[in-house]
Amino acid sequence: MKNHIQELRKLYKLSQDELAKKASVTRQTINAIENDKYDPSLSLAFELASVLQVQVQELFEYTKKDNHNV
Amino acid sequence: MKNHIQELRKLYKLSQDELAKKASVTRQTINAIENDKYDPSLSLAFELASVLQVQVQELFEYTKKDNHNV
DNA sequence: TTTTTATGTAAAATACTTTTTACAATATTA
DNA sequence: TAATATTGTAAAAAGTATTTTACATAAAAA
Repeated sequence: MKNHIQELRKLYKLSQDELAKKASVTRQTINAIENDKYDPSLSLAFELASVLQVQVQELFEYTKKDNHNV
Repeated sequence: MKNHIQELRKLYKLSQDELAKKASVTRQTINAIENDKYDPSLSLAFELASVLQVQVQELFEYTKKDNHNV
């Protein structure tokens, strides 16, 4: 899963901490997601998309897991 | 978070187990999500949207978190 | 009616997400 | 340069998602 959070955050000239506060999480959470430590929960993904004024699928790019059984 | 999984699953005449297999999860996971026991992870949300041929934000309706303890 | 399929549910285990606290390194500003 | 703001990181704890196994019930099909 790739995301465009840092890119959009910088577009709005927000620090990780400012974005975190707008999304009601800690700056460590934003930092971890920007640095691909883990993916956000679905509701945080929606919240971030809302704050950054994009659709969820514009903020995140899903790269399919290889389904060797389908 | 509301979702339209059951509605779309039935449209395609899939059982929970069939949808589960297409999304590479167990039928208990599909059942729990349909019955609002918890929300899927972001990547499962994308996978389900892909299988059900809709955009993530069409499959899920984000209702701002109710912070029951704030 | 009997068999099979589909759904609901539950507990334990494992994995993942988020918070809290804390320290270090970098970048920016005074 | 010195002070401040920003970012990276880490460990422990708490919360959430998913699997596995298992049983019960309901619905559909034979």
